[in-house]
Amino acid sequence: MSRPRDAAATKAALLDAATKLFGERGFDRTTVRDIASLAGVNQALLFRYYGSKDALFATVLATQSRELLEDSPAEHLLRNVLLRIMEERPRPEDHPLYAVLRSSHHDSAAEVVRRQMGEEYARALSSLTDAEDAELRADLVLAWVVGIGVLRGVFGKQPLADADAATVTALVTQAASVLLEHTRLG
Amino acid sequence: MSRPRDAAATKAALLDAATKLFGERGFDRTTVRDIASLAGVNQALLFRYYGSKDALFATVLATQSRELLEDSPAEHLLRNVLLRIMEERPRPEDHPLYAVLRSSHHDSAAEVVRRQMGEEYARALSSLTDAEDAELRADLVLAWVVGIGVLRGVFGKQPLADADAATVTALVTQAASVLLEHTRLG
DNA sequence: GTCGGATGTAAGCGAATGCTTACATGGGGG
DNA sequence: CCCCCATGTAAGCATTCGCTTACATCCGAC
Repeated sequence: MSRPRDAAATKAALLDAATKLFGERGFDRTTVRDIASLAGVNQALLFRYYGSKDALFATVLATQSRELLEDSPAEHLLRNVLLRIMEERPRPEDHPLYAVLRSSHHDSAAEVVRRQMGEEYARALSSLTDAEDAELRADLVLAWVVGIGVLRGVFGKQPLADADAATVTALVTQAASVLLEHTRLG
Repeated sequence: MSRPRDAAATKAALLDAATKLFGERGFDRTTVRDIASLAGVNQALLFRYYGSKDALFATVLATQSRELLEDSPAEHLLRNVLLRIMEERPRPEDHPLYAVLRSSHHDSAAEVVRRQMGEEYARALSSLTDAEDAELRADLVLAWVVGIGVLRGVFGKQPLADADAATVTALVTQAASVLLEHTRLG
């Protein structure tokens, strides 16, 4: 049976709704009333449980950031992230990249979380090469993933938006391997 | 001497201010009061000369889009765009990419202009390879440029944000050439 | 010189937003 | 049983936003 008075469930519903809406519309164009409405609760509870819209946004990013990278060893991170971005056809906006990209946001804890998320990706990727500028190369590969996400999700650029996931993944990993592979003479 | 009553100069000042602020903050976080204030004119003139904030934004994008691609033949387009993004250290936000990237959303004519801008880049790039999926490859290269711009300008991701322009350009063009070069057996 | 339209200004309207407050209610422990 | 506090609600406050309106002022045509 449903439990109408359940703080934990209400908090979770707010977080889920916020995750979805921030991802779809970005920070500015998502209102606390929208979030509360989608969660089916009163908007005052958002402030009771999360303090502010900014703090809720930071929580969304922190939660998703923590869930990342757990499944993918570094060797397959690029491939897996690309496949996820390309394949989740109906709802690619669930990917945390979207919430971040759609919210150019300066102040608040979100800035820290956002940067930290990039750091985690880049650190994992940089382990794949022993070049001197490994971190710069990792940043460039991360930039590629981000750019593909933007062109697909934000611009809707064709033919990329509807391209076959395997084809795109193959092309990108092939080109990126120029930057990330270990020196063959090692 | 200055001409205090000069409609053309006022219009231009508003466009300049809007270009700068939209590029720095994006559409949502730029207010018409900010634009008018930076231009040194009354905000009512913004509506007299451009009709609405949306229309002004569309004008900004259309103006910058028209100025693009005029200097660069296709062979050097990637290189030149990369250098421009990487080198304009103090004010990279002048690049029209930034105004678009920071304003991911919204209907109106801006959507059309934004997509058209991507089309022009992609068409130029796709001429560089004779592969079957030339357009997809061009999209991927365009995505890379966009992603680098995002990581630099929006995220401020290090070490990319302060990396040497020539180094970045060399790495990217080298890897991208895997996608864009003509088949060697032709 | 003066009249009229082009240019610029001050003030504010209605709506939306983030957030707060005062109050209702229900369910578990004594 | 009943009381108390966690949970949920309704209403509104203060601010900001895009945009409008009513008015002042300057300059060129005649």
